[in-house]
This record gives sequence, C-alpha cells and structure tokens, in this order.
Amino acid sequence: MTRFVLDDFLPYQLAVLAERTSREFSALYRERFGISIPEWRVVAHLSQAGTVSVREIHARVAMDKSKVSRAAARLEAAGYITKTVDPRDRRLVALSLTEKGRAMMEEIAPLAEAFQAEFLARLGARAEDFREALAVLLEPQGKDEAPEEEGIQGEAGARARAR
Amino acid sequence: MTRFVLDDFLPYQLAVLAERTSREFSALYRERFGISIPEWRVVAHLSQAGTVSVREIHARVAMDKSKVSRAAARLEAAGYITKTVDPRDRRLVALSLTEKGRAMMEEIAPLAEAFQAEFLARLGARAEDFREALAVLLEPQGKDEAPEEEGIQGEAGARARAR
DNA sequence: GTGACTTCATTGCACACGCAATGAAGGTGC
DNA sequence: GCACCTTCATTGCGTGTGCAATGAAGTCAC
Repeated sequence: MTRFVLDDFLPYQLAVLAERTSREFSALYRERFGISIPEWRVVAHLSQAGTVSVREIHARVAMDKSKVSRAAARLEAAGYITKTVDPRDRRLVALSLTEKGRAMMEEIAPLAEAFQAEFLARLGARAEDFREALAVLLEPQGKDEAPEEEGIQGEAGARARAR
Repeated sequence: MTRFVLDDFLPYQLAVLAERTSREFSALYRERFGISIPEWRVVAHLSQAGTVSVREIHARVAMDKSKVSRAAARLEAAGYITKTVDPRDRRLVALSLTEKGRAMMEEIAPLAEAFQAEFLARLGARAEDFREALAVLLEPQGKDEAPEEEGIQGEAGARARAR
C-alpha cells in the first residue's frame, strides 16, 4: 500500500518548478521584445556561438528541429537574426545575430544574471550544492557504455546499422 | 561584456532536466495504459485525495482548468475515472477513480518509486540536499507577506477581497 | 423573488508543438 | 556520370494548449 504522494514526486516537482521559473523569466523579455521561449533560446545560443546551423542548435539546445526552424523564421522576420545559405555546404543554413539582435541580447543578459542571482539567493548556503547536483543530473545519461574519457568527436558513434 | 552561457543558465537547465525526466517517466505508463502526462497527474492526485472537483485539482496541481477538464474527459472515456455532479453544489464536478483507475495506479506507483529512487541514486550523498533545495524553491514564492508559520488550514487565506 | 455578482466547468479559437514526410544537397562506389 | 544512401531544413498534419468567452449554478442584499 504505497500511499503515493504526487507533491513529493520528483518528476512532478521538477516540471512545476521549471515551468514556473521559465514562465516568470520569459515575462521579462516577452514584454520588452515580444519573443517566445524558443526564440530566446536560439538568440542566447547564437550570442555565445556566433554563426551556426539549425542542426547545431537543435543538437545543443534540446529543441526539435522544427521548433528551431520556426523560431528562426520568426526571429528573421522580426529582424533579430539573418539566415543565409552556407556556401561550403548548401544544405546548411547559417544563423547569426543582426545588430538589432545583439543589442537585444546585450539588454537581456543582465536581466538573466539578476534573475538567476535572485533565484539562487533563495537557497542561501545550499545554492552551490544545488547547482552541482543539477550539473550531475544534466550529464547525458547513457545507455551507451562508459563515456570513454574525452576523445570523442562531436557526432555520436552508433551510426552503423543499414541493412 | 557578460559573455552569457545558456548551458549554465538555471531556468534553461531546469527546463531541460524537467522535460527529459517527465518524458522518460511518462514513457513507462504511456505504453502500458495509453495515458498522457496531464492524465497521469489527475489520476495520481485522485489516488491520494479521494473525490475532488476540477477546481481543486487545478489549484493543487498547477494545471490550467481546461487542461484538467480535458484530461478528465479522456480519463472518463477510458474508464479510469467517473465524473458526477456534486449534489451539494451542482456547479462542481466530483472526480473519482474507478476500480480500473485504482488498479492502474496500484501498478504505476511502484514504477514511480523505482524511477525516483534510480534518479536520486545518481546524486549519491547529494540527494538529500537536492530534495531539500527543491522543496525550498517550490514554496509558493510570495508577493504576499511572510508565510505566517504553520497555522493555515488547507485552503490558502487571501480570499477576502471582494469590493 | 429579483438583480447583480461570483464561482465552476466547459468550449471556441488561434497558435505552438512533435513527428513523419518531403525535397534539396552532399557524399561514395563504380 | 549515375545510382544509392545520408544529412539538412522545412512543411503538412493531427493534436494539445492557454486564454478568453460562455453558460449554468450559487450567494447575497433587499
């Protein structure tokens, strides 16, 4: 008789906390710039990565390709980024921030820092440990064998299947 | 020059972790019973709360009223819950688990426990602190004054507004 | 009882999402 | 070059979602 208590269930707690936090933070930039959460993620990633493809973002930012694609389309329409075809590989679309996009990011970044600081302040001394735990949990948890140290290049291995 | 790094940004980390965790866990019951995450939440809450209204769940489980309503409709169609009009207050809809619903919950609960245990195992000694931190962060963060110690009964206080 | 207001649950609507399919482009073996 | 496979980005489609509007039911003052 397990008397299950939803409020103490971790996936539930995480979902609630994450949604609340994201929503609260997104209100800050949504008002000012009218961008959505996926759009924010794309911009934020671009600001640190320079010029990258949709594929790159999809892989690094845990968003479906279509989500990235649509976010990029909206951002381009709003003038925050440019989309150009990569001349080396014409399948790739090179995304990069416009001046307007950089200006926006320049304005949001401090808000983000402040938001996070305030968030962590609620934890007091526990903050450090919490961040550490989060980092552990975010490690790509494997069904693949041991992580094999460093030497893997970007693309994962198990590609050989065919028929 | 703030060199913002998305991967180290807390709202982002939480969102990624929460989504991954929920998705992973939901796969367990989705396959077996074909219910979605909102439906799972409703069932889980009913299993601990007995018979309750849509409103109650909406308030306690951080889901939009319409989401609860639709989840309930699907659950009823699938035979996991019943919806009846509360005779005391005919606006209220009383939700409660059917035998089939209870059986399902009886089967999922151990899976949930196991899932959570495995999840926490990854944190090792940090697990305890992590849960504590989570609890702190989940406290209804107030614009309302101080939380006022214990003595509040179930329903929150700030009801007296009117005009 | 009537009127004004509030509280519930549901539903309409516009929109975002996930997933699979599409089509363009690149790579490879011969 | 040609056939075949893979990799990208986009798009079509069915579905879920949030928000506002609706309508039923309750409450209160008078």
